Amino acid sequence: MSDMRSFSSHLGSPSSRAIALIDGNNFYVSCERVFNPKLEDRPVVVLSNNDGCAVARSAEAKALGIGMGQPWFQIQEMEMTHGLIGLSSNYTLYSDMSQRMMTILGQFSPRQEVYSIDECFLDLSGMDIDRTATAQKIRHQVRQWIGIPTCVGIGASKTQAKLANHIAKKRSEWAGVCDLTALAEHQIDRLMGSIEVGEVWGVGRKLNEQLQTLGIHSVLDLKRADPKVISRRFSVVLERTVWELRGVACLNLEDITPPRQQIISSRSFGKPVWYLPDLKQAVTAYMSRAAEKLRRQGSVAGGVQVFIRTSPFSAKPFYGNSITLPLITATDDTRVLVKHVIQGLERIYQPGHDYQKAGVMLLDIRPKGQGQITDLFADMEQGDLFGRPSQQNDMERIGVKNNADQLMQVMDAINARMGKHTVKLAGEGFKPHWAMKRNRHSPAYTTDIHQLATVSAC
DNA sequence: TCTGGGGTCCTAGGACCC
DNA sequence: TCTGGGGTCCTAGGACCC
Repeated sequence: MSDMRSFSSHLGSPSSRAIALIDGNNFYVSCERVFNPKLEDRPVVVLSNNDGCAVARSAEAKALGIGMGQPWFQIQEMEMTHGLIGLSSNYTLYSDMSQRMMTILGQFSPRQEVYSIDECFLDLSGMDIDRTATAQKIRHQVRQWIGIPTCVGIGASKTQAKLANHIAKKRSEWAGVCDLTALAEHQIDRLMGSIEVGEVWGVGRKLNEQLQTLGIHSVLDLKRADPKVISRRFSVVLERTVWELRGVACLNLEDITPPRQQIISSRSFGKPVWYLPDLKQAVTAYMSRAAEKLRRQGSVAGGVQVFIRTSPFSAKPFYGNSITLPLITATDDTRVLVKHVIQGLERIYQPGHDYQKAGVMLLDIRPKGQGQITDLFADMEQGDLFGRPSQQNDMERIGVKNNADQLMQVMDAINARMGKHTVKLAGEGFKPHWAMKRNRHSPAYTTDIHQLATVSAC
C-alpha cells in the first residue's frame, strides 16, 4: 500500500501533470462588495447563521486581528471604534455567484472539479499554454465579468496546487499567481522550507501538534519524511500527502460530483426552545429541506437520524442526544421521513432543558429505484396524508401509479418556480418565534426580481 | 443577551462467524 | 492453572476540509 506506484501508476508521469487551484479571495465578502461598493476598503465580516460568528473577513478585517470563527459579540464594538461592518450571510447570493464563477473557470479546461463554494481545480495537463499567463488571464476574466478577485496556484498535484494557492494569496510579490511547475526543484524546496507544516492541505491542528513532536516543522520537512514511517505512525491519508508534496499525484481530479452519502440539515435557534411542539416544527422544517436535496440528486434514504442539544456554552447542565432510525423501505417522501424523525424526537426529548439546536440527517442514501426492497407493509408505509393505505388513494383509483412521487414532484416544482417554502407541510409552522436571527442581511440581488441591485445616485 | 453548518474519509473496536 | 485465530461487517468517533 505504501508503494508509490500503487497510488500513481495509472496517472502518467508526475512531471506531465499540472493542476490549478483557483479560489475567490474572502469570497463571501467579495460577493457582498460586488453589489455594495461602499464596502470597498473597509473592514467587513460576513457572519454565520444567527449572526453568530465571523465566517469570512475582508483583508482589512483580518488586519484588525479578527479571527476565523470569532464570535460577533466579541468584536461588535469595532463597529464604533474601527468602522467594522458585520453582515448576515446571504447564501442564496453566494451560491448564485459561485455558479457564475465556476462557469467562467470551466471554460479554461475540459476537466474541472468544483471543490467548494469558492474554489475549483482545473486540470491543465498536456495543454500547450503558458500556464502563468493563462492563470493571470483567468483572474482577469473572473474579476472583470463578475467582480470577484481570485488567486491561482499551480502544481503537479492537488496538494501542491493548494500550497501554491496559499503562497499566491499570502505573498504579494507573486501577483496572485504561483506556478510551482515553472520552478526548479530546489526553488520549490526553498519555498516549502519557509512555510509551516500546518498550512498543508490535510494537516489540521492535531496532526500539526504530533508532527512537531517528531521534528517535522516545515512543509519541506514533511515532503522529506519517510512515507512508510508516516503511514505507520499516522495514516495512509498523510502518506498520500507526502507523495503529493513530492509532485506525485495520488488524488484524482473528480470532475463528476458523486451523489451525497449523507444529507444534514440543522440549525441553531434564534432563542432557546423548550417546548416539544416547537421542536417538532423545527425538525419538520429541517427534514423538508433535507428531503428536497435528496430528491434533487435522485436518491432515497434508508435511515434517518435526529438530534437535539442545549447550548454547550450555557452554565446549565448540558443535554444532547440523538437517535438513528432505520427505515423499512428507503424513501424520498418528505411525509414518511418527517414521521420517523418526529417519532425519534419524542424518544430523545427531555422536558426542562433550553434547547439551542436541533438537526436531522438522512443516511444510507442510495439511487432511487435501484435494488430497492419493498416490504409486506410498504403500502401502509407510503400511505396518503391521512395515513390511509395507498390502495385507497384517489390518484391510484384513477390509475396513477405512485401518489407520493407525484406529490413530491409537484411540491418541488412549485417551490422551484414560485420560490422556496411556497408549498410546505403544515407541521413546519408559520413564522416560528425561534427562527434564525439575520438582522444584517443584504438583498437577493441576483435571484429575486424584486431585489435587483439598483444604482443609487449618491 | 450574544459562540455556524455541511460534508468526507479512516480507524478502532465490537459482534459475529467458521 | 490452562481459554484459537482469522475474517467480515458495522458503527461510533475522530480528524480533516470549506
